[in-house]
Amino acid sequence: MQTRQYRRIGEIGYGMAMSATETAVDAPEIGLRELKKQMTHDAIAQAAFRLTLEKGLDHVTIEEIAREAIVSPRTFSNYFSSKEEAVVSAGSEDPQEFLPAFREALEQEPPLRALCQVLSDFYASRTEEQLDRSLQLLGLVERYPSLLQGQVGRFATIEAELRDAVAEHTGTDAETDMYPWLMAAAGMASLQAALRLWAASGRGADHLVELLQDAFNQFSAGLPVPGR
Amino acid sequence: MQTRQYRRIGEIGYGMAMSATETAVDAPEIGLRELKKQMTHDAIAQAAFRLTLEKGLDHVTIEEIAREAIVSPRTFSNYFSSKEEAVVSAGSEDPQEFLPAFREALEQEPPLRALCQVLSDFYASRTEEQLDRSLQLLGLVERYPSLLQGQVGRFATIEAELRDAVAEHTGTDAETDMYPWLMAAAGMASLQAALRLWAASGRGADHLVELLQDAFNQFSAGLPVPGR
DNA sequence: GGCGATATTGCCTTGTTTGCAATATTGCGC
DNA sequence: GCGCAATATTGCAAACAAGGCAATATCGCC
Repeated sequence: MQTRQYRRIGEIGYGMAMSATETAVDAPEIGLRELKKQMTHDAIAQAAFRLTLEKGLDHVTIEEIAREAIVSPRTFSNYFSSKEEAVVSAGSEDPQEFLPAFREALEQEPPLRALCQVLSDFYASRTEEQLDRSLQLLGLVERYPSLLQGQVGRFATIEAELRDAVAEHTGTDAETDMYPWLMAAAGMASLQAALRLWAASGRGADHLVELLQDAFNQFSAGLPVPGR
Repeated sequence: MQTRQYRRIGEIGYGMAMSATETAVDAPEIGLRELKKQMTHDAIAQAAFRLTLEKGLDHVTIEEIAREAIVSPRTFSNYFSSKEEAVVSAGSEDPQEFLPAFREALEQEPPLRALCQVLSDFYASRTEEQLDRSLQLLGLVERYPSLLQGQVGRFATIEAELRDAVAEHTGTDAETDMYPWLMAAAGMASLQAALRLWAASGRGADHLVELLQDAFNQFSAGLPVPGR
């Protein structure tokens, strides 16, 4: 999980050196150093997540997490500003994984449809293990409200990126135009509702996708009252 | 600000005793004790808010806030679990102020329209001072990301109450039906978008109401792409 | 192989959180 | 009014967390 993609930093500098090696599709082009950083990041997050599952959030200390990840407590603080952040980071999706796809899809479909498509694809292609992890996180968030804030913060970040993407694409300004806000919010609301209902249903990944599409469809239809 | 309304607790008990005194419209019917609690709650929140405006969030300590509100630091912790919570609590609207109205409006209009109406009325009837306070909070949230989490948490609470109200009214189950989730989320998204654009616009309360209604209209219309 | 950049760590200070027990205040029946 | 029960407030203390700073270790690159 947490496979990362890195922003291309123009053509600056590295050009000569790397044209020799294979310019891999989603390769970092950023040294081994950065890679190791990601690894410790993930190691800490994993440790936090696992220990929380085992012992409950408030019986886990930063010191313990750090020991588990084989770093100093001080290093923990260099990566995360709280236990909660670490736990949530380990269990949830990395927005960088579908944002590029969303930007591409925007070229071909209206935003709402594009996002629906991208998210559906994304979740349809997740492994059992990844989905399990999402379920576990949902459970933890329900059990510990303090995690909720961390998660909501994470969602807010994704929403902001979606908003920017939409604003950029439609040529509207997120400072004065409402559409990007509503669009991004509708997307995240669909995702969140689908995830929670899916978790409650106890069914498989295909049901999650159904729920997602249902949510998007309701938004497209102007949120008709179900009963009538 | 923060005028509270209390749930009517049926006809239990107090009947005899209070029929003598005036059964005030939004009166607590809950002793002086409860009232004082609200007062210290507000006093602490006010202190937190004002000090943060003056000195910046991270130059304010709980001890200081407590002194300002004339309570012990320990008492602060009895009311709020963090500075952030206190600050946000002081600056933002109390959901109890429009939830009852929303429940009533649900009897007469479809949910989306009902919520739009209730929120419009609510903000239209706010004083300059109250609106100023909202603006100040928006500014603070922008300046200090850690406040954002507190605010989002507060919004989440309101959203949950909206959701329950909608689920209850439409007879749907929030555990299995998606409509209440989407409906509540759309409402809060409209509110948030309207507030932020309004803050950026620097215009008056009537513009906020316009923005609110615009947002709700876009949702009703199925979020059409603006350009075409 | 050495140098510059940067990641990691330890130390330390300040602030936060929470349980517990003591104290003060309030509501209410008499 | 008076006193009792309920509960709000406080002080104390211990455990934990956050973050600046400087020393050290490690990496990438020439």
